[in-house]
Amino acid sequence: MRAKPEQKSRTREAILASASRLVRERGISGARVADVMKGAGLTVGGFYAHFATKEALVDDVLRRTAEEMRRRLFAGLEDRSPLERLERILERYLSASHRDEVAQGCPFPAVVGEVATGAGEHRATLQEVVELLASELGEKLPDASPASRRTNALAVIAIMFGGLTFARALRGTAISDEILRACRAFARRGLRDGDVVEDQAARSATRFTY
Amino acid sequence: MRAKPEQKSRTREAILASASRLVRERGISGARVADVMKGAGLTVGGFYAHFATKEALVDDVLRRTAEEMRRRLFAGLEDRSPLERLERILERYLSASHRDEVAQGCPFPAVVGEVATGAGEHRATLQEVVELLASELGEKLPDASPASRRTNALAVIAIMFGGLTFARALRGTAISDEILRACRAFARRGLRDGDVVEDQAARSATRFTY
DNA sequence: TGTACATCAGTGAACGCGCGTTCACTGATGTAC
DNA sequence: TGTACATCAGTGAACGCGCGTTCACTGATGTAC
Repeated sequence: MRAKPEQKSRTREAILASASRLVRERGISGARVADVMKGAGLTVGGFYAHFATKEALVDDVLRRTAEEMRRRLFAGLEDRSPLERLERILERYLSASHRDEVAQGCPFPAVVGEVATGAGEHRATLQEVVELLASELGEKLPDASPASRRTNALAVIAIMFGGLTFARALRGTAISDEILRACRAFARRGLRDGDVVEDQAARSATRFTY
Repeated sequence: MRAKPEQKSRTREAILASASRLVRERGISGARVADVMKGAGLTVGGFYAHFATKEALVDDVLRRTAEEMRRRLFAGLEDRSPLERLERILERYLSASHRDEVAQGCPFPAVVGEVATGAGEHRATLQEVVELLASELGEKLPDASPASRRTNALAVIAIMFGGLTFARALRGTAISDEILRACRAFARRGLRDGDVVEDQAARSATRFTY
């Protein structure tokens, strides 16, 4: 059956939506091509009419889910003060609902570890979406200088990701809620107190060792 | 060939050492049983004389590598002030050498994401080692109250893990070093400024949504 | 001390299963006349 | 307008491969007499 052009792009959308759900729920290797297609109401073989490889699909999923996250995270914060904006972002990202609604949330917890241990397949795409998030988040921060905003944005991304990933890994245990709360409080405090002071390693270019 | 008892325990050690390396380098699913045995100078079939399943091996690896990390992270800090101790720990964990020497480093970047997306296989063991790390790290913090020390310890664990995992996933790119530096500075500042103030979500039990 | 037998750590092939990808085929839609 | 042919999205079985685990076997060591 040869479908109409607009039907084909609708099918592609359905595959991407199904994959976006599964990648976030089960990780890259856990999101099987056959399951992705089943989730879109199709069978395996048809996949390759829409994507060259699973790798290409995952790159698209990463860009799309990261953009969706940015939109949700930053929605409706226009007329707030920088500090209020930051508090809302932390509350949203480090919320119990975000921990529990995995399929619609941030893709990083399911993806960053696999990129770190993998052969570098999605590194470029991950870098791309991290840069976008860092610059959009940086714009919302209260710091004076752009350099300080970028530095703080990167640190806030790290603590948000770290807190959510641990909270998800330990879901169902008491410590899971504790971690979310601790990260919210810590990040909020860190940003309230003004610009970053670079540490000794940054100042002197000393290389510390583990 | 039936080996002497002490030979058997030496073989078990070799398997664990090989697995500890591979799990940290390639993640849980990336550490194949055949490769683990090869790394110990053995062949696949012999594995089951030492471990019931791969899952049991990974649980042992988690406990062992987490303990090794605690020892390295806290070594030689006895006669330092709490603030100095914390700075050393951050410098060690969030160092370029720790990012690059994956096989001897923290197991979390390779493991926490897989536990989060998995069916809960290693959740209990992960919780166990996180609790141990949180309580040992908490003892080293400058805060006045035990509750505040625990809260800060959990947040510091999250930012260290988040920063290192991103730095590893993005290794080779400029942003990787930036992330390590940003997390060091942010965490150091957050702890210098005294006890945590619980945020509104904690005070009022309001549930924020993503 | 020497001999026969039992034990069991380790070998390597095979099993069962699941994965990403390929491929011959189908049939609805588009195009040419 | 109607008819014949071409296209190609989607099907579902098959391919090739890699994984965790099993199993018959080996041979060095331990035990019994």
